[in-house]
Amino acid sequence: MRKVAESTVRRLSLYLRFLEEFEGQGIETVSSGALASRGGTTSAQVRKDLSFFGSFGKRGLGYPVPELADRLRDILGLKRRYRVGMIGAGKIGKHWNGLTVQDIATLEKELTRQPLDMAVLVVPADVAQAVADRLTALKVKAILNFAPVQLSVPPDVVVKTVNLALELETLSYALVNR
Amino acid sequence: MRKVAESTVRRLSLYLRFLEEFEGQGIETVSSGALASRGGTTSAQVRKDLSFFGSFGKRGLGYPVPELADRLRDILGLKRRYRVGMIGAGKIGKHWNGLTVQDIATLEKELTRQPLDMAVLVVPADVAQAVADRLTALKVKAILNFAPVQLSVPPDVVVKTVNLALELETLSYALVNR
DNA sequence: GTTTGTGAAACGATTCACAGCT
DNA sequence: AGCTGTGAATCGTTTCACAAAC
Repeated sequence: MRKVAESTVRRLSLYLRFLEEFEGQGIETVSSGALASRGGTTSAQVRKDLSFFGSFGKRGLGYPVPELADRLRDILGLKRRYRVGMIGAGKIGKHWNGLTVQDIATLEKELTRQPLDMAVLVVPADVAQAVADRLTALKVKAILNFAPVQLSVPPDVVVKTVNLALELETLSYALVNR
Repeated sequence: MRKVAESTVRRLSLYLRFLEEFEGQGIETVSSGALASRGGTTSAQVRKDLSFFGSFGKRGLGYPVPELADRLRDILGLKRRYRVGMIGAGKIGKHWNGLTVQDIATLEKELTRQPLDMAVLVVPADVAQAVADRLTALKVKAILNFAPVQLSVPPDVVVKTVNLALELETLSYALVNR
């Protein structure tokens, strides 16, 4: 498949959210314009985004809501289940949603028993790389990183960093620059 | 000032982080190349980013670390202090960093007594818009929104939305598309 | 010799505009 | 008549490349 821009993938995820809402309301078809207004973009953008993956709509009519939602789930890889673990949040022993927070010392034991596909990393910056190394050694293939550092990982591992300080600083910039 | 791209502002924030590290190590000058390698970008990108705001470097030498850091703090609006509140996280009455979590019912009372410049919104999606309305009525000028909804706010208020489900879905996409 | 600052070139993403279906 | 799908045009961002400064 031709390379699809990250911004396109992010919008697909938004479209899916809206389609699921429409699905819940029993709406059967939706136009690119309706999807666009819901997501703060344009109808041309919606059509272009979808056209990267095929043509799902009917001219004169729009897109069939359940089918398009299903295709988007497929494209985004949401048909399969992921084993996701969160590392670094909570106090050891605390219970949460039927899960118990384990000591990081048991990481290798736990992940060997029950491997993870993805990890959400919420550890302090100074240990983030070390923990990431342990995770990738344990075959974790995706990391959502909240530590304010650039992680270096093997090429087959995908990392997305969310840096809260940075987000606040862009707000600060926006405030001082009208 | 000419319009500066959001991506540029985000990188400035990263550069500042690195400069502060260099500052701590007593390093006095840094080249665009050194800043670039630290932040996963290119030297030309660093120079272009900085050139939007002036020329801070010395040819043949690089950039003076403390001066550039100071200028970046200035550009990003970090010389002033912001009153920042977090709405929706924690259990009422809990103490955290010397603060006590208050009932949302007291929002108007608290923010009238002690106004906020920014709010971090961590409330469920279905009440996010209503809380945002209350915040903007209370003169909050920037919102970092973690609810998976597009907030609509007055034109003088700046909103940045961080959508964790969406970030996980882009990881999912990356995993299934090698 | 090294490194900045910056126009120009290349690249990438968005918007336009319209032919083609329904 | 309405709306999609898509090349072409536009717009914005990144990279190149080099003259100027040290």
